[in-house]
Amino acid sequence: MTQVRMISPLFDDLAKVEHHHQLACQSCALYRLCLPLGLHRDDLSKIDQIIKRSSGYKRHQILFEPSSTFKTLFVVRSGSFKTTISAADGREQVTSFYFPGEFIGMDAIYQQRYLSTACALEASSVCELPYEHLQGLSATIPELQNQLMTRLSKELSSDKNLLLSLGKKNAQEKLISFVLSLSQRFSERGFSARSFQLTMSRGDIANHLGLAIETVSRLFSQLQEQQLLIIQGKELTILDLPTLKQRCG
Amino acid sequence: MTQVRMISPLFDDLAKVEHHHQLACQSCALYRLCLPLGLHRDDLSKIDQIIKRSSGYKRHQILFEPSSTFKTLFVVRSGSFKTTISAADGREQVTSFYFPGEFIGMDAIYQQRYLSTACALEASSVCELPYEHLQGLSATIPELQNQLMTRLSKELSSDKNLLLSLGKKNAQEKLISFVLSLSQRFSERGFSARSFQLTMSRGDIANHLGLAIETVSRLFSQLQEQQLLIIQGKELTILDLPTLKQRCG
DNA sequence: CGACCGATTGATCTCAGTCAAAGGTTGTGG
DNA sequence: CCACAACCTTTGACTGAGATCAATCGGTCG
Repeated sequence: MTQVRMISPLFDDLAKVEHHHQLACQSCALYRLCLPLGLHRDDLSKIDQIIKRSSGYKRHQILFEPSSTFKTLFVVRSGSFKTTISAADGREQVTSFYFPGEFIGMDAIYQQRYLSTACALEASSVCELPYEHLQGLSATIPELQNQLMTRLSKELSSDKNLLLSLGKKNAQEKLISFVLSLSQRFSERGFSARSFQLTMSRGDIANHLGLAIETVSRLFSQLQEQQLLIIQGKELTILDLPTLKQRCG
Repeated sequence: MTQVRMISPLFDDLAKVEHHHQLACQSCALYRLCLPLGLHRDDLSKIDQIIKRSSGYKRHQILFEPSSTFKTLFVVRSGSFKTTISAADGREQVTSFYFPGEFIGMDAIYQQRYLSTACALEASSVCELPYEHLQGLSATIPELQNQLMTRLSKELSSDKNLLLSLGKKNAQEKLISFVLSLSQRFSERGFSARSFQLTMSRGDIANHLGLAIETVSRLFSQLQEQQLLIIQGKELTILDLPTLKQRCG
């Protein structure tokens, strides 16, 4: 068993450029998915100037937590993250997963402090968008302001869909909805919609969906028996998309 | 039983001005809670010009639904609303309740179409904010843009908290969290934090919290037996705030 | 190699859902 | 103004989906 290296970091190609900290947005592989979309060339260079390309984060490393002071929004550059919020007694809810091109920390704008914890699921990197500068810039770049509102609104939409899952779906429907939403996001990023790596643990998935780990595990096995998908460790392959779509509630 | 009129519309005083459709924001009773907060006087008058004060909505009347075309955001002027989203098979999730000064429809900005249905819980009225105009104005009024982002972010925050409730709390904790969050919102609006009317039905509450109606009903009875609150029809009075806070998870 | 952590599978238990019936409230039309 | 109908809420009895407890397996790393 020497060909073990099956769990490669997500978006490996992108990870490779992470050392070029000053890589301009225009040359970034994420260009089409990221903030700059639709911005004019000279506006883009203004943004380029305020963006800080951060060094990498290791698996399980914290990006921010409620005690951190809010100064920036983050865009995932490579890898993936989860955010969690905590109840008073320490129980945690995984509220979202974030992939390249997605914004983290937007719920901190109100009250100017993070209310969640963001944690890397694998070796990852981000761009930092200092919020004050962003505010300043968007006063003169309407399209930037537009982008920000759209991002916020998009996250709102996906949270509402998750509310529907948590509130009204049974365990199988929850898991299938989750798998299909991952599939779509990978596909939007130019990766296979049919076969991909789950960068999060079964525990993260279970928590996110309001289920027990054991339930998630059993459901995956069950869906595999029914020839709807193949799950081997972290590698997931969708076999029967139509049936899955019809069972996601 | 002639003194039956106990369920007065929420924010009755505000409802009375609803006929003055052209009432300027500056004179509006909601001034301190609403969009204009922090805006300069002359900016405010610009906004005044694009706002349309709508006529009233009756109980159960639809404000918008997914088939409506997205043109405006709404601010509740008087009364209250709920929004719901639907699964493919018709199951519905009540995603939020909205009270005076709160924005409805922000999840529609992304994709420029409503994905939820908004429905009046009682006789209510709204102000309409044409989104295109709002975008135009906020290019020249940074503080307006700021307000919009903050509103979006605030809704995001409260959705994340609801995710925590739905995902990790038991039935009693869900209901108590809900009651306390209502209490706080009423208090922010200058009403009693201790005693208020539930404008939504038991069914709406149950649906919102991912519970059965019967469970909500039983829990209210149980909390009443334990002298933590009094619930008579739609009227709720909090008796023991500290204990409730400590049991909300 | 052995230890540890994560995932799987099985057995049992429990919280909240469902079903059922009765009691209240609201609204309508005569 | 009253009577009836429709709907909402409450309460009780039973059930079941998924949690919890427990044991095993497997991969990874020192």
